[in-house]
Amino acid sequence: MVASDSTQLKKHELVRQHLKAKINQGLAPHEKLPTERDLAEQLNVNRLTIRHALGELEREGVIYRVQGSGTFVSASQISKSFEFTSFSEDMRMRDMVPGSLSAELSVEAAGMKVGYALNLSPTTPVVHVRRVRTADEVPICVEDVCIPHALVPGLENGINGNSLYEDLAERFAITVERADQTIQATVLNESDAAELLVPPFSPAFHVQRTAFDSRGRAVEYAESLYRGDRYSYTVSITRPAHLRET
Amino acid sequence: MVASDSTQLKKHELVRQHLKAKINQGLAPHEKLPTERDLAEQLNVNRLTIRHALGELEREGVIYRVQGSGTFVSASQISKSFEFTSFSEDMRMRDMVPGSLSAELSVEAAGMKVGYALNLSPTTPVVHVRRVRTADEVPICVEDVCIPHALVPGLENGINGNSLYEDLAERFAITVERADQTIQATVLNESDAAELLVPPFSPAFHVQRTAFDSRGRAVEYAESLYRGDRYSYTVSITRPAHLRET
DNA sequence: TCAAGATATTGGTCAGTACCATTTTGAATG
DNA sequence: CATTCAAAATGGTACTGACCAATATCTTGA
Repeated sequence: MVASDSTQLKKHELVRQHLKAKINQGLAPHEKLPTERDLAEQLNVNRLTIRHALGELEREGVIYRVQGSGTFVSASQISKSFEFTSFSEDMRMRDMVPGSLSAELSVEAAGMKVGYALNLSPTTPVVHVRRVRTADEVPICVEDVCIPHALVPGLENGINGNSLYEDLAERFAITVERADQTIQATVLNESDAAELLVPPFSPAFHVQRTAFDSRGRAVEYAESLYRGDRYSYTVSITRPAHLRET
Repeated sequence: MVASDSTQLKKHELVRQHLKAKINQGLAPHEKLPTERDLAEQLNVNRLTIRHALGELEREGVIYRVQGSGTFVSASQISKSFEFTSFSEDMRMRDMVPGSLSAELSVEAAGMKVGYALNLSPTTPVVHVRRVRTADEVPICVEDVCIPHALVPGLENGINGNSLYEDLAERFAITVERADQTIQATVLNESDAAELLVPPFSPAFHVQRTAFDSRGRAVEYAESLYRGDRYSYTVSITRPAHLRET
């Protein structure tokens, strides 16, 4: 086989998409998929490649496998994962239009809290972005984001679109890959409530996030307050293997 | 090598535990692990087995990999994953002693909401368990759990220990594997606040969970109210590959 | 007819090998 | 000395083949 064939994508990715489309179109929950060996023959790839693709789908919660029996379509497909998205992406997935009411940009010293989170000295300059985020024009959260100034020189002069992460990727080649996130339940004080157009002491999520790029560098510390009446947090979670015995 | 050697566990599981122990003991964040080829030689297993183990650790957030560069220990080990634990396991991980103040057990019709969540007819009987859960004797949440009666006959006569999941596993051979969970911010009404020993209108998490066993059957629907002042939710999340381009 | 055991099916594990893509390193070059 | 480019190192993908473990199915015998 020639080296430069038409496949630009990985085979296991093609297989995964093929199967996912097949499932979303015509397969009922608990319906059985072809065996791994059959799939390998049908699609002209190795069985390990099939297994790779099936493994991904299993992690996404799309299928489940029973040894000796077969591979089946999962019952619930509500929310497929533990994945991490920016506000804009999150809202688009919910079929709403993301936006920002205002954006305050400044360069300031990191200070203790942000410095600790980003592993910087407290005097290191960071770009501070404060925004009220909206979905379909309705205020959803107030967001304070801090990014080391050295990583994003010039960002303080203006951000392009709505999505800060797209800006980071396109202008500064920073790829956010992982984040540690802590969520607390709280109630809003007067000023935050006013910005979100709800009564004081309304329930809210307080979210603290430290995001890391593909090299493991801490690139962003963000604190957000989400309106409890307009925002809920849905995840699909798996149980760690070591707790499943007996 | 003889077939029935001492290895009762899978090799990739042994490798995973070996590496995890090594990391937890002596390796600093961002420190480099040996190359996959070196590990394969050192541990006398195939590189594929090493990759399997490293893949698990990557999903757990313990390590990250950079093509062409190497494999490294993750920076933050706060909470290693999007993993899913019972209340008891959750509290034990936080080094607190889980308990229950009271337990009300009953068998009743599922009703609309629970029936929908568990994919049952509204008249199907379910076992209903209501408990106030404590950590170090402090009330943390009120929990309402519903399980199809057919799956757990006799459970209504009493649960054994504190952990319902351990009961399910030991007495009924039900292995909970996945769950869909929705979290909302709210404030407590008078009666819930009284049970949790906090003032009315205190902030709280409202958590709805539908859990599935290894066959994909919905086996549990739970609604819980967590005290916002004593409980925070920390996760390590990853960014989906298809959003990382550019 | 039903139960027990043998057989086939199916996913799970693992060794071996080859080559590709990205990153790092270092030598060659201006 | 800085830049550029080639080579090495390293993780990523893929194929082959074999055997194991759990499950399903068929066969056999009571």
